[in-house]
Amino acid sequence: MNDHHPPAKKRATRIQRKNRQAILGAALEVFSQHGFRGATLDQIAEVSGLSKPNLLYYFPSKEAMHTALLNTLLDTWLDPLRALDPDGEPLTEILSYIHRKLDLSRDYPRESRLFANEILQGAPRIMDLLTGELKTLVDEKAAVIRAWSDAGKIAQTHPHHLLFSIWALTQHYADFDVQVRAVLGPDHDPYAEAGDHLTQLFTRLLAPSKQA
Amino acid sequence: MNDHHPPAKKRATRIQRKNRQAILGAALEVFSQHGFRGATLDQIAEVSGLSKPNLLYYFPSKEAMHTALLNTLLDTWLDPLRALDPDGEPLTEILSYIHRKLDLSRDYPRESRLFANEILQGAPRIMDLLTGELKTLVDEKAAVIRAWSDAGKIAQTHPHHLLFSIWALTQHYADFDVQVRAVLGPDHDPYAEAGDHLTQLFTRLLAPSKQA
DNA sequence: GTCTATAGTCTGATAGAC
DNA sequence: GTCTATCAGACTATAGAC
Repeated sequence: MNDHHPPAKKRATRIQRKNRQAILGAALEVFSQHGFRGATLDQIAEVSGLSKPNLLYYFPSKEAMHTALLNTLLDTWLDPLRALDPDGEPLTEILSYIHRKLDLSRDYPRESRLFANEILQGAPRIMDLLTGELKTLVDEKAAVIRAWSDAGKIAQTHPHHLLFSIWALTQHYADFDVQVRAVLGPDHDPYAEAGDHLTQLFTRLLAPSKQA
Repeated sequence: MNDHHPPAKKRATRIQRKNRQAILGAALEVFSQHGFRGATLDQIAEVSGLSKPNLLYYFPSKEAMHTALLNTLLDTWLDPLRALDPDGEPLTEILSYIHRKLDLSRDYPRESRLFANEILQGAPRIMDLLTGELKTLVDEKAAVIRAWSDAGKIAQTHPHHLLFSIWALTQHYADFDVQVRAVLGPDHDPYAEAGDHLTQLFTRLLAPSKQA
């Protein structure tokens, strides 16, 4: 019963934490670019600077690395939407949400691409979350937005598609980064320009109509 | 010199055309879901109903299948933007463009995901097209949009980011299809709702300000 | 804890019978 | 043209020395 392989969850040494982080960082790099099936342990080993068997000392399998990444990602991914305050000023709340999402794309583009890859592949590992936790959260916030519209504080929109629009527009700058930069050319700050553009776009969309 | 393997480009029989199409269809299915590296010839063979060696009778390599798909895709992918008419009515032209793009997402979602996969992977096979043909076309159409804005026919926007927004919003419904449907639940027609939503969004964004 | 060596499987591609 | 059989290399994962 010498079950010595898996590292103890508690009381990890400094080196263990450092190696775990190195592996997860390298795995994020490779998974986000090639997807789960396209990624190889050889690549992750090379990027992390560790040997291939050593990877499998810290994680029982390739799948386990991917799961670990997805879990930590999803934890923080929905925070901006959760923070949408029903008691706040409607337009301010929505614009804040948009900019928090855009900041996530700017600061964590690989995480965004990891998520995009998972969805493109049909979301085999997170379908439950999509139809469960995510749908519940979205339905709840959509109700908040609808209430704002009905009260005449913002224009009437389809709340679900408003949220889809925010996701699409903000994540695009991370997921299609190479295309954005290729088309813009040098001497551009995509995220700064996007921030202005999206503020303008949603301000005009949501301005309540004069016939209040 | 019995170079019998590659099928002659001209005068292909009916069966040859049918098999080629079956292979490309299967390859599109697999590549669009798993990306180039994640896709396997075994999968493509199974989906197409042909044997693995038979695949390689019609195409010299896995790479050749992928290239063939990308080329036919890119040919039609930019047509809607090319059709943007500088002499048309500005808002009508832009809304038509949006709906043509949305129709492409609805009718060719796998092609959209194939393109998304290629960009996510860093566009290794189409970087030249992005910085060349695509950038040229976008710069040209951005100038048209800027001229419309300067003439007061539509509101002032950042033309490049306006186009990015259109791409992001329309392609989102193909690329993130499973997420959209998971969140909406049944009894929804995502593309019909998206059509209305995007019309509203861009109509409000582009309405020229009163202070003409 | 980390390594070398390797087991066992899957991969893209080829050879050769029919 | 299409198949079975098969190659060499890459793949995930394990064994065992240190």
